[in-house]
Amino acid sequence: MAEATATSSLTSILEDNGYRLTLPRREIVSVLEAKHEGFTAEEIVAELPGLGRATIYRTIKLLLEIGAICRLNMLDGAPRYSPSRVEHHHHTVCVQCGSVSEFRAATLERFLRSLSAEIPGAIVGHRIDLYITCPNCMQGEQAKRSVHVHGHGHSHGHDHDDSYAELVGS
Amino acid sequence: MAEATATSSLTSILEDNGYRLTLPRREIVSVLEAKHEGFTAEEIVAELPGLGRATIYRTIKLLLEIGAICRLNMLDGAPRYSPSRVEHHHHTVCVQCGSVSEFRAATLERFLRSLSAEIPGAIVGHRIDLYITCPNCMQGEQAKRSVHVHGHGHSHGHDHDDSYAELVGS
DNA sequence: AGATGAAATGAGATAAAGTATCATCCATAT
DNA sequence: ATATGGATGATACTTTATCTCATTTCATCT
Repeated sequence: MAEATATSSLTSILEDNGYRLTLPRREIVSVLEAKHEGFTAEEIVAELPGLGRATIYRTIKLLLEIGAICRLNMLDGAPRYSPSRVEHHHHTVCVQCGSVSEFRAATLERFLRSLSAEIPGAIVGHRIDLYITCPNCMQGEQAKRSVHVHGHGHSHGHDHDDSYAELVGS
Repeated sequence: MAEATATSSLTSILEDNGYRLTLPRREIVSVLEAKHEGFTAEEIVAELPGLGRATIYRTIKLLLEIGAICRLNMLDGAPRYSPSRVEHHHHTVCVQCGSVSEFRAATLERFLRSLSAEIPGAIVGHRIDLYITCPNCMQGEQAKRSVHVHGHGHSHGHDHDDSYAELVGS
């Protein structure tokens, strides 16, 4: 609600959660909000040389905990973060360029909840990531005259280009 | 009985992929297969003090690449691995005890594929993880008569109890 | 406005997870 | 039985992140 405030949404989220609005936090948040694409922690460290890395990691952790950003587990294990604009959502991650988008699918949610019956225990959360080749990168592929791969859902063979795609079959 | 082969399935997978069946690999694989629950790399390092850590990490990577095991991205970022018994599957991870199970849901798969229309680009893979409280831990909870849940009091001191549950809201 | 004190910060040590190097070893094909 | 290229292990290194604690800063209370 009320996203028309003069201050950024992330800062107001911090405020709303009772955290102090310090200068370092303002700086971090303002950098994060410029990056609608996702970022690594070290990227932020590099862009804000005036701040201690501990502060940056602490702030990222804080934002994660209050749900203001999401952690993305890339297929090779490299962690990235991305601000959440949509309340509850999932991600598409391009396996070529790494760009991240959010999506929602209400029916999918409903579907997931209906799984409860089949799953032992109580479902307390879920995560869905779709790994895609984004439209941009698809063009690139075609340009490369590729007669290449991904015909099937999960190819186990190793075709030896060490793109993310190798590791997709979870 | 179902597993009547003399050699384990993981060793034969290695063989099938043209990798040499060395003693270290046999040892690693035999430890992994005893752990149907998931494991960390360092756990294996600790259990096989005779082997170099590089060998263990290399073997885990190998098994990942040929799809014989899966990497699980825990909510706090700690990576775990788990042998894949079911061809294609997803995971439930208990946020209390960390135990991992596999599940399949054909209808869910179908559903996911139907998302293609709404997603820009080509879907090349997906990952679904359900975070649960397993039946075991639910008993424990009841024993503790826990009134504590998603109220999220967010105590501001750094008393960070680092249970997975804190981070669940993806 | 000024004092106050808990919350937040920063520097650097430490930890955890994993990779690189390279001399040596050994599994496999012949 | 031997050759040979893949595999190993010791160690150093990298990356990602956390801990410690003395100092500073912000929000609040006069």
